Amino acid sequence: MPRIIPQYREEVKQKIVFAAFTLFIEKGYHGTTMGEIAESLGVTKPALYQYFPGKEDLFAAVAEHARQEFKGTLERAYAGRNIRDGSAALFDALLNYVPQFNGMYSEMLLLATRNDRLRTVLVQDRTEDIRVIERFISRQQETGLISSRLDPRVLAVACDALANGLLMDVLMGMDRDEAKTVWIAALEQMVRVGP
Amino acid sequence: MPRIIPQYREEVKQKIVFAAFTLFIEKGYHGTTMGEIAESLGVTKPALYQYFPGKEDLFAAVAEHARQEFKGTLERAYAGRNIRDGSAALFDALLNYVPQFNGMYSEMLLLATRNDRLRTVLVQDRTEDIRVIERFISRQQETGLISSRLDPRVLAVACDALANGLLMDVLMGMDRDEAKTVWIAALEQMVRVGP
Amino acid sequence: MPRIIPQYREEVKQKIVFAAFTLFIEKGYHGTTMGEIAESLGVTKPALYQYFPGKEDLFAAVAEHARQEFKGTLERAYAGRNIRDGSAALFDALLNYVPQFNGMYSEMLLLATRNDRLRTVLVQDRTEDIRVIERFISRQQETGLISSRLDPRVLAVACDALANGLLMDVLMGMDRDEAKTVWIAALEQMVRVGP
Amino acid sequence: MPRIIPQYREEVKQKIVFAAFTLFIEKGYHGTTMGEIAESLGVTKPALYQYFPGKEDLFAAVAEHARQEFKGTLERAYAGRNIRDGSAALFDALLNYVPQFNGMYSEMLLLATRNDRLRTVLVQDRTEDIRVIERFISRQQETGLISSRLDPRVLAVACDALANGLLMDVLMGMDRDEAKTVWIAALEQMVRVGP
DNA sequence: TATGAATGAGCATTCATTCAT
DNA sequence: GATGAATGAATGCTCATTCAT
Repeated sequence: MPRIIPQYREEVKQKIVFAAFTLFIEKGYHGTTMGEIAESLGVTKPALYQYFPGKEDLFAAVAEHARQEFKGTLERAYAGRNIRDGSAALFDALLNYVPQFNGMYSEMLLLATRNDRLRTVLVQDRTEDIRVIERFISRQQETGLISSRLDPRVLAVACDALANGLLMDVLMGMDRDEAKTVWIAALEQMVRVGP
Repeated sequence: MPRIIPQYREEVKQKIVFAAFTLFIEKGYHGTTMGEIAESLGVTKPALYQYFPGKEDLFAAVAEHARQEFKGTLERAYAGRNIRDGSAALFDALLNYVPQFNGMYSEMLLLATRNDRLRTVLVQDRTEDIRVIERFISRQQETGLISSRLDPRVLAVACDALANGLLMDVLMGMDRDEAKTVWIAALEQMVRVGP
Repeated sequence: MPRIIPQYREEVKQKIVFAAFTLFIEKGYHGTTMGEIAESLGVTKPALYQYFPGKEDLFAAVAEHARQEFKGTLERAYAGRNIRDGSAALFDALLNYVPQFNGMYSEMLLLATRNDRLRTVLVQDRTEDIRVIERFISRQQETGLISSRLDPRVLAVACDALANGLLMDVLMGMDRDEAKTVWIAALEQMVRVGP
Repeated sequence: MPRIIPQYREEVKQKIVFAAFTLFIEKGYHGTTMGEIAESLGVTKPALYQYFPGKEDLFAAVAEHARQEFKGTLERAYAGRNIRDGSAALFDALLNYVPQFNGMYSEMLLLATRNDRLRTVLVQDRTEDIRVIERFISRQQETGLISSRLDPRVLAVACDALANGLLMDVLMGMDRDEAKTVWIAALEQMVRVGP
């Protein structure tokens, strides 16, 4: 790794985050050691501490990184699609993350209770996700595809929660196809224009 | 053969489970040591190992215990109520668990990936929960309070997932009242008799 | 196990010794726990302590037991045989013990340094072994089968040491047949009537 | 990459091995803790684990070290001496090790049954010892000092076994002078040119 | 900047042994 | 005489973190 260039630092940090991300999702936070992360990068442990003050901070950065990945997914899924197709596409995309989220997502929550930075990240993430969905819903309501009787914010939160809940179900062994069926059905029921 | 009380052992086990439960939800699995559990019981570490072969096994037992607590909650909530009131009651009850579940629920998932017993417990739990909801829905469909057009199983899974998702939201800082509002609204939308 | 009969005690002790012997030779002293010994007898640990004040004492008793087994072997081997045949028979018999002695014999030595009773047993054993061999040699010298020029005691010690040394070699992987060949050849050379 | 001294590591390893050696021969393998070894070196336990992955591996290294010590002894003893004087010198040297080998030698055997590396070391050691003796005997046979009728290999194994056996006798309390007397006498008898 | 080495603190687990019953 | 339960004391080992270089 280089010696001088200052903005190179950010690049190295990203490399570390990525390596840590890979390991965290594979073996969980507690199951991953700083040594392993360093080794997977071909550096030594102290090198890590030059970029992150501690394991938790590295994890927070990893969470942010995970977030970026996810955010794109959400927007990509609905882009140019109606709510039905978009939701299906989204869910398919989400399911791809399931095997990874295995250990990480759950531990993020736990750590968030003690790590301010992580908690902030997580909360903001969810907030933003919901806003994206909300905007999408509002647009659909304008075109009449979603009953305008419904509060877009409420609906967005519900969708987000439903997706998360189903994802956890899959994580715990539910059949992916069933989860998807439920997702589509419940969504249709929730957004449908009705009496 | 025990000298006097054969079920004394079971009693002690329950005591240990309870103490461990309290600590696990407070500090998480990794954050809780066998020593702390023992100390909180006024015994020594080896005493614990007379009842549970290891920390993970104790945790699995704790998970089972948590499950029992929850199960009662679910049935009690809907007993003699319609779906609206029952759901509201349920959610209120669930929210009481949130501060506790903080650390535990998430770590259960992680450990479940490696601990067979724990995984089995978790899966069976969810399965049973869903069946309870499903039965309730079926009954409501018979009385016309829920559209019989909907598959009770699908609806049950959706409700379960939605509740779980919202609970995690609260866990991560969402306002409890908002969560409840969403829960009620989404549920009405999902079960409502409609076109 | 019975309650009253006093000399029954000795019988129980023997049972314990035998069970412990089996486990000690299989897994060594440190590798065997009091719990395993008790379990293999279908009793509980405290029961053992009613017969032996501690693990080391039990081990000493086991060593004595092992000794008895061995002593018979020695005498049986030479009974009615000349030194050549007797030695061959003895070595065959000894080799049968090798897989067992694996862990035990070596640990006996170590423990003997701290346990007086055990050390006494071991020393007496060797002393007696040597006396048996010595007597045998003397008798053979009288018949002229062994050079009377040799000190029977010295010869006996040498034979004993040689056998022990070869046994350890086998223990460490030497081919049994080679060990036997060496044993016979060396013995012939040592006892032969010569210039 | 080490900053300055690449072979520094090897140096430290040797220091650890030596400290461990001292403790192992004094208190045996099970009687010595990693903590004691570390303490005797003025370092902490984890430092040890930087050089040896575990206690058994450290022990194996110690065994190798012990071996080196011994090997030199063997060659030095016979160098420039005839078999009689060489053997006497060797035995004197060996006797010096006895108080040390007390605990260690025996436990080496036991551990060797489970530790591949250790077993390999031990076996190779014996093999090499025997080869050294064998070569010496062959040379002596050429000069007629040892009967060329005898198989050098067989004789070497016998000598090695005899020495080991006598050493164990001393270990168990035999008088050192008697052991030496036997050693010399038996050896003379074995190697002597005879009818 | 990065490294080799070291550390402090801890942690699950084991086991011989002892009570109260 | 025997048991279930409990204990005290270790023990090997791990890991995040920090220095000297």
